[in-house]
Amino acid sequence: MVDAATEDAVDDAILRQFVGYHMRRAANILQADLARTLKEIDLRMITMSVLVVIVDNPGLRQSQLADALAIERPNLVSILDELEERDLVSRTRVPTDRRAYALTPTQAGEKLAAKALELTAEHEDRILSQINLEERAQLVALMQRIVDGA
Amino acid sequence: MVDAATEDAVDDAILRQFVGYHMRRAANILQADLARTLKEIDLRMITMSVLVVIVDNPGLRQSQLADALAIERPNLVSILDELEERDLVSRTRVPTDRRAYALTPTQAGEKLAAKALELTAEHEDRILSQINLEERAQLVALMQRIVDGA
DNA sequence: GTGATTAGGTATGGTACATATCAGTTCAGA
DNA sequence: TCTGAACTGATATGTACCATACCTAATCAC
Repeated sequence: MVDAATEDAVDDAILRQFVGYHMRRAANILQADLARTLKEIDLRMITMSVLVVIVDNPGLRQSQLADALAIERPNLVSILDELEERDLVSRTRVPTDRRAYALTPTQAGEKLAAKALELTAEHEDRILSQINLEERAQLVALMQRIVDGA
Repeated sequence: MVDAATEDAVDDAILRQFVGYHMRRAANILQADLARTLKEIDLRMITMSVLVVIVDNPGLRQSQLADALAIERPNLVSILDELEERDLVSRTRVPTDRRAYALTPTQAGEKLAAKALELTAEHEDRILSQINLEERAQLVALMQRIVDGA
């Protein structure tokens, strides 16, 4: 009998037949590097996403934001609390619907969002340096098909 | 001023420029479907991975397994406890090193691992039905390059 | 033989994410 | 117009996952 501990190298070959296994590993690498990159401006990935979408969609409501980013509403609250506390975003009552808040970025928020996009672009250029633009487009197109199929 | 809440559709267009955003969404979809699939045989993704690697590398030690799957040793303990409790895997002392355990699958473990691989393959065929084999190979090759570059 | 290292395990904490529920507000239909 | 359903944001809570620090027993290096 083959004894892995002594005769063979232990490996994950059996799992490498699956696309999902490779995708999870690649996604983990991207995520770890982006998290490290955004630490420089004291943002987490999720707070960065929220800030950037608010800057790109000023005046949107929390529920719209939650839908756009597929975040549960309760989890959005503390994220916005933090962004508001840091004067990057403001919650202002919507006159026509007193239940809702309109989310708008402050000037500091717009500035930090621009910096965050810049850092994220640099991060991707770094991590994806071995993959040219055409290949990146292929990659995105294939993943988009997975998302669309679901 | 454009008001997103009333005039425009709120979207995540600003984030779609990034490969990582698409990858994370695609990976989440794969993960959710696989988790649902494996529930049928009462395995989580991580326990399935551990079981399958043990079947493919009988006799390996816990630290080798942890290295192969990039799992921290403490987190492996409860996973193996569960697999042992369910009589899918056995921990047996290594005679030449009484600190170590050799991990071997039971017959039931081998059988369940085969079933798990079958279910996982079905899951991928389902989720990736819009992507042919050549494209899947491209996808894997590109993600492999990301992993190798890190 | 003594100190450093290793294997497995324990305890603990942080992060992310989901559900159930609530108060206040708005809306639709009787 | 009134009443019940639905919606908005918030709160409380639970779970899954992953990482660090530390412990013991055993082994290894010198």
